[in-house]
Amino acid sequence: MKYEAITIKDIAKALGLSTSTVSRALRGSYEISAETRKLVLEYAEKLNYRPNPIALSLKEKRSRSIGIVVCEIANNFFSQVINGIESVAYKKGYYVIISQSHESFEREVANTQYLASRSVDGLLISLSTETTDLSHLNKLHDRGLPIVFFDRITEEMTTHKVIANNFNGAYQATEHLIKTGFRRIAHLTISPYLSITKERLAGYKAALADHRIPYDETLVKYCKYGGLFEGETEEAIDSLLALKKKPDAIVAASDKLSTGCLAALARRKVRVPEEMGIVGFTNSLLTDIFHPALTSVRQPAFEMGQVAMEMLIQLIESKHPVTKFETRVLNTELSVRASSQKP
Amino acid sequence: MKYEAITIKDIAKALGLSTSTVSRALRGSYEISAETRKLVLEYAEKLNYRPNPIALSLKEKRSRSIGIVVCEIANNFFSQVINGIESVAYKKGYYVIISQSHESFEREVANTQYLASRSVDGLLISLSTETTDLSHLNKLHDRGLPIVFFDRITEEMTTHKVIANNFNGAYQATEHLIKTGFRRIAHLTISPYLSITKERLAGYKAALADHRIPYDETLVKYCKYGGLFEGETEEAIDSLLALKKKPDAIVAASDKLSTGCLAALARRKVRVPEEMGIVGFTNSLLTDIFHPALTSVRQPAFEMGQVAMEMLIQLIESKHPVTKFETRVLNTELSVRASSQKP
DNA sequence: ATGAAAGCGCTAACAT
DNA sequence: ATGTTAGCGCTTTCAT
Repeated sequence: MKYEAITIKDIAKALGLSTSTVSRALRGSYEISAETRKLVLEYAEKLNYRPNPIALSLKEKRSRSIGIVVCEIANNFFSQVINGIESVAYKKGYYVIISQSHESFEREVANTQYLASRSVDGLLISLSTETTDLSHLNKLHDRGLPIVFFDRITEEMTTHKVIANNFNGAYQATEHLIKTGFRRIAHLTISPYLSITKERLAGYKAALADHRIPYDETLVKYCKYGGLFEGETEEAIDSLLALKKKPDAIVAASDKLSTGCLAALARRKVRVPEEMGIVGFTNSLLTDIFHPALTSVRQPAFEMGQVAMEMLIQLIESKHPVTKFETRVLNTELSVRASSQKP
Repeated sequence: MKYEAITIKDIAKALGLSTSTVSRALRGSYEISAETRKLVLEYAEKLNYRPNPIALSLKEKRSRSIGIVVCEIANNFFSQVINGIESVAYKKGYYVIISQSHESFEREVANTQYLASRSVDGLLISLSTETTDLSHLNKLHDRGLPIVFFDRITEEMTTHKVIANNFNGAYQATEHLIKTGFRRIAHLTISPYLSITKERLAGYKAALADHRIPYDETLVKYCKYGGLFEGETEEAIDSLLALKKKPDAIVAASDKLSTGCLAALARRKVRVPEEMGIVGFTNSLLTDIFHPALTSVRQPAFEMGQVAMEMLIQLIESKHPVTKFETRVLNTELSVRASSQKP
């Protein structure tokens, strides 16, 4: 019942050739006679021969597969990025292995290690919120494993990176609220160590400054796990609502935080936008059917995946060691909906 | 710069031992002297030796990794299933390779083939809507690859399966609408060939029958790709609204169809639930912030993943060929919200 | 208790 | 144009 996959050896034996001849014929080497080649090819076709990628990986130390590490796939932004990555990978003949860190540093290390030991040809990674130590990635990178960062990047490593224009996204979100008439704007964001947090916070601050609204530290709330865990967002919202000088609007810095914020306010019967304006960072396709429809900064997630994958392939396939690295910044887009309309 | 990973050979050379001794010491073989073992273990530890899983896979034809094939990860239901799978896999020391068919038969075949050739020890699969021919899976199964089906299963293969109680889910959804006072209930569903479609349709019909409401074929609309492509849902909604005798409620059979339905009706200014009641099948965590809040049948997705993985491990690790197979049916849960309230 | 050698499937340097 | 051989990292007979 358990029949084995057919190998080059089987073909060689059946055809009275050596394995190397078969191997060469299969790969279309010019030093094989047309006759033999045809013979081998046809026989292989007939038996539906498939080269064993494990053997290939062992031999060549490459696998034509790449690894992805994200915190969560149950996230509009990341699943769209992954689809972008896959679309390019598929075209170029690379397979994609997806893994999740669940925002845990330990899991991130385990996953990268596993992927590397599986001989992935390269790594696409968006860091977990817990990650501050980069030695696991540095080690692999030093060993020659191509790595491209996307979204949550690090200054500490020199390689290709792709991000959204988080500064601008947050700036526009904040400025939009200001122009609509909101004055006391809070910022609900992720771990302060993440690159995206810093970039978005800077955009938020810049917009306030440009409109002469003083920056008030108490209005910035960090959810270390970006709302991944129940209660994190609720707590942040509660502490905002408990302020003597309550905010009249919130800029929420991620998918989960945006929807979590909406849900938390609904539960507390805080009317949006009458009592609290909201602009979220989200790639949900459902912003229109939220209550209220959610004004949001959309990141070009699919495109980010495509660009990241293209960059990675460039690194993988480059004949010479790449020394010039680039950080691509993709534009975000603000869509105004009901949640930010001053009544 | 590009330093190679350390191998058993390096250790052997450094310690003046043979590779076989090192191998045995590493695996704790009883025929190795305590002294040598200690020596090897300590040296390996010091150099942070990690066995090369590719070499192991080639040798042992197993990899301690399993493959998942789903149509889309950008889907609440499936990403929750995957998290369930991972939670068990992680505990048991299995790695998980996720791949997407994007509802394409061709991609499903390519993915399963790839996973098999990567020596996954088993496969967890939910079929694409296009799949009717199962020979790609049958071939692998005959070869001895353990396979467990979840959610979208097939009658044609004998192995473990896990599904939600789709019949009951649809029955409850439909009955709930009837009891609330809706009379002309449409059913918006996926490809008629999918197991889940049949099961849900049967539940819908049974509820109608039990309440003496005649079954009207024109009220059942199939979206072949389950709303994956823009326009599919819109079209279905339009054709429902164009009926001489319009429905007054809809049971939507999937995540994408439920939200797509809500969005399409909003765009057409059809008020929910006043003009159209809705019950959806969805695992979204956002049902409360939809407008209106969506009454929904929730599937135990995480649990389904756990069960599927446990079943797969049982197949993988069983010493004897497994001959008794089981289909586990997990209960669904109906949460009533605004979208199904008769005004 | 340890080592030598074969083999997993494949490629490539080196014969012929 | 084709065959022989070695080797990728590891385990596992079979010797010793």
